[in-house]
Amino acid sequence: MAIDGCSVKVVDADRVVAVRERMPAAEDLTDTADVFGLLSDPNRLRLLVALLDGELCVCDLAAVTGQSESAVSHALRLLRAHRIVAARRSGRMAYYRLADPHVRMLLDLALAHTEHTDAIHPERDGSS
Amino acid sequence: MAIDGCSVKVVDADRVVAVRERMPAAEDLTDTADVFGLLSDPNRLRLLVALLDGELCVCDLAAVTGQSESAVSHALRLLRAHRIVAARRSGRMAYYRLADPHVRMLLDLALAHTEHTDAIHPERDGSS
DNA sequence: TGCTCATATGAAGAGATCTTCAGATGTTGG
DNA sequence: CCAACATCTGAAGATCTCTTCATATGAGCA
Repeated sequence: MAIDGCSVKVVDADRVVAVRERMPAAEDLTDTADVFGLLSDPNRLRLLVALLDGELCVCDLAAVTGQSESAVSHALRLLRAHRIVAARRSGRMAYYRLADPHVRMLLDLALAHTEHTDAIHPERDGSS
Repeated sequence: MAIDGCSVKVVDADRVVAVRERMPAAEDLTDTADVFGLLSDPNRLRLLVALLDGELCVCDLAAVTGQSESAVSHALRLLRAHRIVAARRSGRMAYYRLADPHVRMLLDLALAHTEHTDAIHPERDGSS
């Protein structure tokens, strides 16, 4: 079988084939991209960071993160749909907690780095 | 100082204050969210995964990831602007490499997990 | 020099995403 | 049952993102 049906030129065909074979399944990649996407919104990120310490109810999450309760609810809905948070109900309150250890690790890793690295500054072109 | 000027009700005021104080600076959070955002596109993710093994030129990246060269160039431009990849020029070719060790760690962590975890997506059955 | 190749860029349309508003659901207590 | 409350949900509009097409830049070659 050929590398690809597409009419794309290739310089290092062996590398291309090798890398292609090491590439995770499309499914896994979209799942991973999905997870990153859920972490890519500052408000959602705030929610998750708030939950690192333990569960909180919706209104407290709204207070902590400075969002409307509706916005928080929408965000939690999304996160819940992806099993990243889980809800515990107590009467009319809903207490949310971080339910995905994998995401917790990603958060820990990402935050650890941003804390002592101001070097990720965007909006510049590396032309040198 | 009050918890907030907003008219949000609070259940556990102490927790709210404590979590608020542990919350990273808004700047750091947006930077982190930005990085996650860059990883949240399947095609960009494919490019970065391809680069985990070493540098590749634009056309080979296009071949590996199955995108148009223009799309690849646009994606690389974005990644380059955020210093996540760096370009080495050799004649008319441009060889890109992963330039951010944090991002490499995030990728390694994320991929390691998706390889033996099918538990993240809501509707999908794991066939491993 | 003029031509081709590899990459870069701009603009525009399609599609996704986020926030807000209004109202729905379900729970507690009188 | 009714009212107050916490949370959830749907719809709509504004904004952002991604892909594509067309073209620009700039290096190598005849």
